[in-house]
Amino acid sequence: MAGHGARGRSGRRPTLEEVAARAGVGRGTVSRVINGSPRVSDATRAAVEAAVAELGYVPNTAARALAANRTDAIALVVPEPETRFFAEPYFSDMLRGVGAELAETEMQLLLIFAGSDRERRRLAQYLAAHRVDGVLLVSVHAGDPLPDLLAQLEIPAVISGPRSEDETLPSVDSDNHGGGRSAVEHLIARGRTRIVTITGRLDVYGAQRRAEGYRAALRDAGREVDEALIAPGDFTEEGGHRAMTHLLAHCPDLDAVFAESDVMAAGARQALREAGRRIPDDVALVGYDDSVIARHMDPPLTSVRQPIEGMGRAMIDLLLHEIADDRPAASRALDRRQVVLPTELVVRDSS
Amino acid sequence: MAGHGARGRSGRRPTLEEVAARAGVGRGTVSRVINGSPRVSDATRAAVEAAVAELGYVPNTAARALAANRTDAIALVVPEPETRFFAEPYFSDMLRGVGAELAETEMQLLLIFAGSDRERRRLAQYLAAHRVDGVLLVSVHAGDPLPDLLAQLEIPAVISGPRSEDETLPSVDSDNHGGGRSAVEHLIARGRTRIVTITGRLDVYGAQRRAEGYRAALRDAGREVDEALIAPGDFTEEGGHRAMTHLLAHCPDLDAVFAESDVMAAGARQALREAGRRIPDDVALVGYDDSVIARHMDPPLTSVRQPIEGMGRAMIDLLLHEIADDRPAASRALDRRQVVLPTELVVRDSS
DNA sequence: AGGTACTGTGGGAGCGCTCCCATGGATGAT
DNA sequence: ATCATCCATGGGAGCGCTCCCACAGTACCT
Repeated sequence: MAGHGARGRSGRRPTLEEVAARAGVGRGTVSRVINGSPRVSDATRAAVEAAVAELGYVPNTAARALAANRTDAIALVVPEPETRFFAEPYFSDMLRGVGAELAETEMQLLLIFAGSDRERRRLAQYLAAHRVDGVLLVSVHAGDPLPDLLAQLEIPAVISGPRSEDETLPSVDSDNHGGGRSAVEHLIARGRTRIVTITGRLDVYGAQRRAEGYRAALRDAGREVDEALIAPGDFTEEGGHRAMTHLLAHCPDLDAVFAESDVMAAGARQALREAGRRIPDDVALVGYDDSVIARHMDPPLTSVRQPIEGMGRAMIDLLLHEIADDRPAASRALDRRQVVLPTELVVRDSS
Repeated sequence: MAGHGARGRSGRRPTLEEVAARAGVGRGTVSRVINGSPRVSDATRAAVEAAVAELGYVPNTAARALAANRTDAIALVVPEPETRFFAEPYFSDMLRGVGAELAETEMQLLLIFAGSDRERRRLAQYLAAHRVDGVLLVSVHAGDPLPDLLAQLEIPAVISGPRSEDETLPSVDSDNHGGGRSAVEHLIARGRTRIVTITGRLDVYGAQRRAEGYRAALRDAGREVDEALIAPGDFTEEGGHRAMTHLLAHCPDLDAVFAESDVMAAGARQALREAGRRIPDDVALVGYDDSVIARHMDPPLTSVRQPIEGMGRAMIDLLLHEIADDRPAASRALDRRQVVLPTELVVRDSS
């Protein structure tokens, strides 16, 4: 596989210059062939390719990076401790999409965790050294200084889940609004009349959008939106339990719950059990994320699925464009690239 | 944090040369300071450090890599599909150890999956380009050509789990022999008399060692080793079930089972259940790996734990030495570095 | 006083590539 | 036949660093 021709134990790797000599052409021409420039005659190209094969030539990445001022590497930055990274299937799905899309290219993917302060300092140093051509940002919390740092260093970046309506970074997101709407439309179609919702942390933009989707679905069905039926959660199981308990107290005749994350749905389910409500007979329950717990819940939970792998692919797509785009950053900011991917409602027994 | 002094929107990063000019010294001196050479006077060092801070200087990695012929990066190569990587806590633990040990250094860790043929070709290309200073190999199967490729390219590497008694690569392993022995000694201490074992795939060196540990423990207790009590498994749940069924048929009076992996223990447990044997009353059961399933089994499984995080640390240790060691590979091969870490028996209700 | 040894320092050379300008031959228009 | 154009091609310059040799200065011996 590797180790053609004369090389092997020599230890020295052939250089462009040597390939050029062997092929009887100049250095520039070999470079053009290696980089797939069209400005090379077929005969010359063939000769160079033969020389490359004979010598087992492999370009020196460091030299290329130095001369061309690019690294051919991009980083997937995860501002979470590694533990969460492994625990949540979200990241693994995302990684699969990113990896698949990147396989087409010569780009190398780096996985960087920035959960602790120490790791974040390291990351800052790393970015300052421009060791990557671009950055993929996942699960960034509001107020995180990372996006600004990237902008200041003028490093192309794409964020998953815009931080607000007017996110300045190119972003990829699933259709939270549509997802929330589809959950509620489903409940309406099932004949439910008193539909409540448990929202996520409203400083997360996506959570707001889900809640707005809830409202939109009700309005479109000609129903009135009762703000008392909307309880804020915080994406945790306890939060879901608390919100559900609150809702049951203030609105005992509810017959459907849209929990805006599966984890909160698990908390809500517990609270409903404690209140003696049966699922789905007395109360229908719909979650969001279609995570593992959705499938394993009793009864299995209807949930809104996001196309996470597709989001990963889309992020790479955007980022590669961003990197290729060598216009000054100022004008680039004009065409805000925001990709929104559709969600899918996965109906199970809970509704 | 980043973006001191004049830099920021300029786009151009300061170079060594500029730092030198600013500090009123030569290029070489700045390089010495940056690289922590002791051959610099305190006054000069201070001046250079000030200039570095003022200019916000960050070394250019590509230039350094080119000039010094090193990359300051090492790769953790996982010859498995990503799915398994995320599924098995083994990798996550390993990664934690590796990351912790590496945090002390300037080294950058790359995670490379080589599950598919395509990925393997990519990896070969990657290694041929010498894009890393060293490689960490985990869960390598017998017959894998990767170790040879690394040897041929003269890339320092460390393997977790030697492939045989005379592994040529530096390796880190847990004490499989001692682990197997401790499991059986425990069963003996508990008063069990007819102890059987289900081995792993015997083409895996570690599996052989565990089985030998079983034999050693029996011999040391003055008991005779009956080869009929040893059934080969294959590390799968079905294999464990099959082996257990076989053992029950041929040795109905067995009162203890040492399954050489937790997964096989799960299979064995099922077979014991089907045969109406109670655990631990009729039959004691011990597994190996102390994986998640051990804790969650009914009854919770006694199991042999390997210090995986520690193994990760040890691998980095070995590898960094290997990299620092610039003696020719031939003489280096003489001092085979093999680290073996002790295991720990975690006793639960199954024994 | 001269010699030796060491220490801190400056700067040339060179790592292997890309970028770009210059060159020369082929092609087509006049 | 003449000139402008258009390739394909060669090779100089330079990317930012490390390595190493040379040199001045100081210290300590004869």
